[in-house]
Amino acid sequence: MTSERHTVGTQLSFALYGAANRMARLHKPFLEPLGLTFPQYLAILELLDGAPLSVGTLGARLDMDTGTITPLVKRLEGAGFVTRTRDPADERRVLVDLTPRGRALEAEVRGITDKIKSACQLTDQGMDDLRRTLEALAHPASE
Amino acid sequence: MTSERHTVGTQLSFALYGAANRMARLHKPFLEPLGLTFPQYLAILELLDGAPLSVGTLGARLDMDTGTITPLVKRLEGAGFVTRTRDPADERRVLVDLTPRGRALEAEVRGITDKIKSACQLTDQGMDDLRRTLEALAHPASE
DNA sequence: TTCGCTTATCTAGCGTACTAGATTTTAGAA
DNA sequence: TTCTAAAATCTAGTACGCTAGATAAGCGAA
Repeated sequence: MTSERHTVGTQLSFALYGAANRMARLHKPFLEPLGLTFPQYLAILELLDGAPLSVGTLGARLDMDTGTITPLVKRLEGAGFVTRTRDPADERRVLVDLTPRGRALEAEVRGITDKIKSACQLTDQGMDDLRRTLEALAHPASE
Repeated sequence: MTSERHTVGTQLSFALYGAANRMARLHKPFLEPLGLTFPQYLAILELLDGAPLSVGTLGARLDMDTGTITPLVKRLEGAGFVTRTRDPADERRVLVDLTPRGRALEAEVRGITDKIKSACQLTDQGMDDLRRTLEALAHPASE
């Protein structure tokens, strides 16, 4: 009945835009009780995997620009999850480290993955295939 | 060498977040000369497929909330691409229609799809499969 | 008709994302 | 050493994306 529609709905970029937004919304009910937003949750995950990290390194890992990561880290500091310290070896750098309060999030934060996985009803294999496809997508050939 | 990293990089949600951001960045050089942002480009595409639409209908098609779509449409109006008119049949509604200046974007806007397609180096088949996978993803079962 | 409920849109406020420009530290050259 | 350029971070401004609350028009029932 909507046979004449052939524009936005057929665009890969629109599907991607929608799926990413839906995924963030799916996380919200689990993250809100912890006092985290979705991008903040990604930052905490990255820090759990090896803090301290410089602001620049953290941003690069998450593919976030300096104008995004700086205020995000400051909010995490304000919430008491991380500390920000000038690197004594290079005073240009700011090292971000987890506080005990930040580390205490680990169990709950890691548990969220499983809850999302079941909500998506994807097999481990399907999820992994999709992840790999997305990682390759829209990446300039040089990288 | 980074064999111990196993957190953010392995998350489907992170891959999705990154791919959507990269896709929007990929569009930017084509959209900037037209004076459009990526979400505005999606709105124009939807309107080209059948204007006028009410603010609510347009938002629903794009899966954008009222707090997002209202200011977006007002900016499109300010740029002279659309008009906003109260629906005489129901004064609660605001109908969004393309101006001649808005319709004049059609050729260039539709051409962007092909440019993105070649930048992504995906076959039509691969693109379509991915699109279908994403459309199903993170959609509650009821829909 | 009028009360009250629903629907459609708008507004305000917070947290991303992005760009561009400013600041501070480091490092190299004259 | 001092001048200069590069690197790391910060700040300001615009545009989403979300929530919550406000406004206004339609609509059914007493």
